[in-house]
Amino acid sequence: MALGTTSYVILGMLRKGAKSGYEIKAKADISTRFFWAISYGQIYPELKRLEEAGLIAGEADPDSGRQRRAYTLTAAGDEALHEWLTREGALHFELRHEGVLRFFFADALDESEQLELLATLRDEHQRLRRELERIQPAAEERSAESGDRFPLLTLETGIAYQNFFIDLCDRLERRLTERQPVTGGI
Amino acid sequence: MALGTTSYVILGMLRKGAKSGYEIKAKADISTRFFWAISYGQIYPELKRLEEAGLIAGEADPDSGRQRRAYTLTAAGDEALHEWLTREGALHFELRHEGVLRFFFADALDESEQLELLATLRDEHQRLRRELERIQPAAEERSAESGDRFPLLTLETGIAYQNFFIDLCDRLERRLTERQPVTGGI
DNA sequence: GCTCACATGTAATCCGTTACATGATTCT
DNA sequence: AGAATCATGTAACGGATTACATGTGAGC
Repeated sequence: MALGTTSYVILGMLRKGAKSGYEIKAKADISTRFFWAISYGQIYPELKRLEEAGLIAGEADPDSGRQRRAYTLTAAGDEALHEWLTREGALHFELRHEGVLRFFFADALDESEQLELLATLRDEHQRLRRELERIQPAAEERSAESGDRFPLLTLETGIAYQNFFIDLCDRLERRLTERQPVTGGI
Repeated sequence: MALGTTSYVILGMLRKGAKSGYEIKAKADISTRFFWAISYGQIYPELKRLEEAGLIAGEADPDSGRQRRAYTLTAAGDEALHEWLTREGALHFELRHEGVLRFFFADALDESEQLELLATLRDEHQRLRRELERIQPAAEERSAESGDRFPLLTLETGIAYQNFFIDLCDRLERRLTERQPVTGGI
C-alpha cells in the first residue's frame, strides 16, 4: 500500500501515545498542523487503510466509557515509521504565502499602500507567533513528562520562524521609507 | 465570479507584461512558484473564465507567427488586481514541510540518525538557495529594464528565508552534539 | 531533417477541506 | 437539564498536479 506523508503523521502520533482518531487530530492541531495540517476527512479513512495494511491494530476500547476505537502501532508500523524518518531523497517542501505573493506584485501599489501591505504581513506573523506562544507552556509540560525533546525544539523553531518574517517586515519597511537602492542585503 | 488567489497570480503576471498562458507559466516558474505554484491545468481554463468575466481580453496574436492567444488586462481586471492587493483581512498562509515534520518525530531516532536528518534538511535548503541564486542575475536585469523593485526584493527575501533554515540546522546540530538542555533560545 | 522551444488544451487523478449527521458521556 | 467535549464517520466540493495529446516555428 502506498503511504503519503499524511499517513506518517498518523503513525507518528500513534507512536507518541495517541489512541483514537480524535486524539490524533487534537494532538496534530497543537503541533504538526503548522507545517503539515490534517483533517478528519483524511484521518478516519486512513486509519482503516493502515489497519488493513497491518501497520496499526485497532480494537473497540472498553476502558473509556465512550464508543471509541483504540489503535496501536504494530511492529510493521513502527518499522514503516522509522523507514520514513531515515529515508533518503528529496523532502516535500511547499509554501503558499499570499502575503509574499502580494509583495511580489507590490510595484502596482503606491508607497502608502506598500507600507500597509507590509504592516498586514507583520500582523499575520505576529498573530501566528502568539498562537505558538500560547501552546508553549503545555508543550513544556508534555516534554517534561515524556522526555521527548523534539516537539519542543520544533515549537521553538516555529517561533523563530515567525520572528524571521516579523524582522523581515521591519527591515523592508525601513528600506522602503529610507528610499535606499534596491541592491544590498536585506 | 469568485476569484481564487491563483486567479490573481494570472492577473498580476499579465500586468507585468506576460501575454500568453505559456508566458505566464514561464514567468511564474522563475518567481512566484516558490511561494505560490501554478500549473497549465489551472492557467488555461482560468484564462477563459477571466475573459468571460471581463477582467482580461484575449485575441489571436498574429504578431508572433505562432498560434498563440494574447491577453491583456482590462480596466476591470486592473481594478480587481488592485482591490486584492489592498484587501484587508487574513492572508492565506500554508506550509507543508516534510523535513520539519520528521524533525518533530525525531525522538524515535538515535542520535546519529537525528544528525543525518538535520544534514538532509540543510541540504534541501541549500539546494533551494542555489536555485534562487541562479535566478538572481536574470532578475536583476529584468528589474533594471522594468524599474520594478519588488520582484528583486522578494527574491532577496527568498534567499534570506533559505538562510534562516540553513542557520537553524547549524544551530540545532550544535545543540544536539553539545547535549545542551532543551530550554534556551535556538 | 531534426530537435528544441513555443504554445494550447484536457482528462484522470489525487489530496485535502468543509459541512453535515449522529450520538454518548461528562461537567456544571 | 443543558452545554461542552468526546467520538466517528462520510458526501460534496474544491483546488491542484500529472500525464497526455497535438501541433507550429525557429535554429542548427
